[in-house]
Amino acid sequence: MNPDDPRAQRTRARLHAALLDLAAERELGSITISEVAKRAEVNRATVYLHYPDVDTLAADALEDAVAEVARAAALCPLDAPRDRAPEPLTALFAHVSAGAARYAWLLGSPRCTARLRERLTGELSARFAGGARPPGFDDVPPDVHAAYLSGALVGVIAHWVTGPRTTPAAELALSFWRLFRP
Amino acid sequence: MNPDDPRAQRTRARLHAALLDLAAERELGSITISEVAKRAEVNRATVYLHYPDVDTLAADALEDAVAEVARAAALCPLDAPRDRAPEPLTALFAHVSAGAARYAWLLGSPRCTARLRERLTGELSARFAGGARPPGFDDVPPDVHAAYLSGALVGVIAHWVTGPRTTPAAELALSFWRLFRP
DNA sequence: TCAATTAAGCAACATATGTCGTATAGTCGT
DNA sequence: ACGACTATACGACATATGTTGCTTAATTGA
Repeated sequence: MNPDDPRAQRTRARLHAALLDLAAERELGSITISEVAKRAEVNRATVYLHYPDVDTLAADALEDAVAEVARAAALCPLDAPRDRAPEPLTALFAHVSAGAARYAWLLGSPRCTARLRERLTGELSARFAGGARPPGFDDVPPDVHAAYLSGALVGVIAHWVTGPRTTPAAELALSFWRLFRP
Repeated sequence: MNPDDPRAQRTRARLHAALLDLAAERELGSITISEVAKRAEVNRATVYLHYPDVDTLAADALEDAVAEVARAAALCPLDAPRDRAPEPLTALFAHVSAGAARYAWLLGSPRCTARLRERLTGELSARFAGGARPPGFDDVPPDVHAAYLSGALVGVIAHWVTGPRTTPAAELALSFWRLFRP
């Protein structure tokens, strides 16, 4: 299967649209491959040529959202003062907060959060390997550091979106930043 | 369904044993409810009286392992020196490392890691609310702090067990501790 | 000990899953 | 424009899922 084939790209695009469409209506766990295939007007067997299961499809459909989070995280200046969260981080939490209605289920789905965490770890690893690291941790391997922070970020977001969500996004961003910058 | 009924307890115990048995042979994702039911010598329909899906069953079957991790994490003295990880933390990573063959798949399964993270967050929240908190973060809500650290721990462990696992457990524990105690 | 309660067994169902082989039709290089 | 290639459609299959109604048997309380 050549993923660059225009036919394959079209099919994937239709599957993404169908899944996001369905996810906006019901919870992710109840969405079946058959349904997605039907709504996308794609043969069910064809779906398996692209994705092994719904969650992988969902993760791919959300690639944009995931990339957005990863990008925002990677953009944060590491030397911002402790009592003032950098703008990209605040924007990230605001983004999640605002888009919660649309894809809060992303963070509620274990598989999607796992995927997000992996993405973040990769992104931060690359950034850390490039030399841009929080100071004072030169005695820790970059990938462990990246895994640590990715886990922490995803953990805080997941805890927040699955909870009552009383804390305002900006406040949560500040708390996270304070934990990040002791 | 009364979970305290001795018949129910027996059934659950058999399901747990069967699942752990199967998980030791193959990866979790490929294990079906039908199989578990057959090996446990329990009617398939009965399984649904106890668990909605395999992952929930797995999470319950692993309650002991999860509790062990949560307990170890909660036991760590928070004032240990930065260049020497506390014994419970080292033991925890060694435990995971040693038991990897048996239930490394726990950390490879998104749903199980999510469950583990939730457990840890709860455990740490309770502990932090009780006053025992890492110093210097009084301006951060305890539950956010707990979510942050739980995510970080699970993130590092998941990154480690799903990777080549070259770093020795003790070294990883030290790295984690250094990140924890700046 | 006996009767009420209820977990588990059992059979059957509609639907979903994953995987075939084959046919159709869209894509690309010449 | 034509032929090789291949993604998709289609139908069919064995199996898995989730649920239901009914029966059997274990537990509990009087």
